[in-house]
Amino acid sequence: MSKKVLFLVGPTGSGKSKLALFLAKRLRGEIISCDSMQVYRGMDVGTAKPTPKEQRQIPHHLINLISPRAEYSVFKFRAQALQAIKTILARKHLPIIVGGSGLYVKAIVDGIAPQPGKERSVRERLEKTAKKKGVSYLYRQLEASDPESAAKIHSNDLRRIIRALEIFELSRRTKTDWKQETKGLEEMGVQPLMFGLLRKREALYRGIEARIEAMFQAGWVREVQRLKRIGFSKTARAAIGYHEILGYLAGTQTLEDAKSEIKKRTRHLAKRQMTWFGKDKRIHWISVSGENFIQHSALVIRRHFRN
RNA sequence: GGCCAGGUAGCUCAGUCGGUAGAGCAAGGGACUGAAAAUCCCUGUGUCGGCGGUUCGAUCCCGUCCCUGGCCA
Repeated sequence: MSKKVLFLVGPTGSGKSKLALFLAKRLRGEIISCDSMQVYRGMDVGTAKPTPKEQRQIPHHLINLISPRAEYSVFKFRAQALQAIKTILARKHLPIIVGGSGLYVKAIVDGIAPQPGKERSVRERLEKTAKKKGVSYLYRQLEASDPESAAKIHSNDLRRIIRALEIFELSRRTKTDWKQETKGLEEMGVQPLMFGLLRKREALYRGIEARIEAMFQAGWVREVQRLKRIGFSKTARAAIGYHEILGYLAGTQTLEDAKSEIKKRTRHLAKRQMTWFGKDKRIHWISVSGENFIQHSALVIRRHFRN
């Protein structure tokens, strides 16, 4: 019998964190955050990070790793997450991986190819070329060097085109080629048990809006003010809200506009998350409604656990 | 009360020199292997304010009424 690892996924505001805390207390678990933005120190309110009190109750991993000035990537995340899983298993505790960053979840479960990482100079050069000669010029290059990837990447998706070209240039091997070397959790003798929290669209959106209002009540603007002095890296900058609040602080946008922009982006995010997780056949879905969804979900999860 | 400008997709607005209409945003669906809370793709029938008139044909012209905003009283 292999070792088990629990996954809790779903869109923002579906109640993952609360449930995770509840389960961790009862299953001798430790929580691994699977969230691309909670890794930044100081970005607390806006990323709905577990509170210090919650962090004291149960060990939390993969949060507050780096300065918002630093860049991050899935690759780093996966390495650190695997390390955390090992540590927790060694303690005979249950790793509970909680989060809504689909790619990060996938990187843990299915692994990520050992292809070359990003190379600033290459990227910058390709970006310049795209500006000068157009995206289609790069796309044609990709069709020539890695037709298989080109077929999967849309001709307008500049980021993916550049990444695929970057991999080929750095290794002379194709992205598809690298992909074959991907190793997931199963190959490491660990069995992932995945659960997804599902809420009715309307209720989810209402909850999201309420949560954002609560974040402002909790001092989100003050947090951004503080962080402003430190600065944001390219990857940290992408977090919802920080950019908008910075705009408000600079006087280019009203607070109301910032809020509605944040709500909108969060709704979009939730939708994309549902699309991402929705196609993963391994996930057992638990519908979340009413007040005591936690007890209900915990019951469902425990039942699966025994088999 | 008078004059002017408007009333077109959930919102902001284009447009049709008369042949029943389109963008952005929203919304919905989808893709996703080192920026992923990112990036990208697909989906647009709506009494073109109401009623009359002119016309083979009106959302577009004319009349009238209603509504909104501005200016003048």
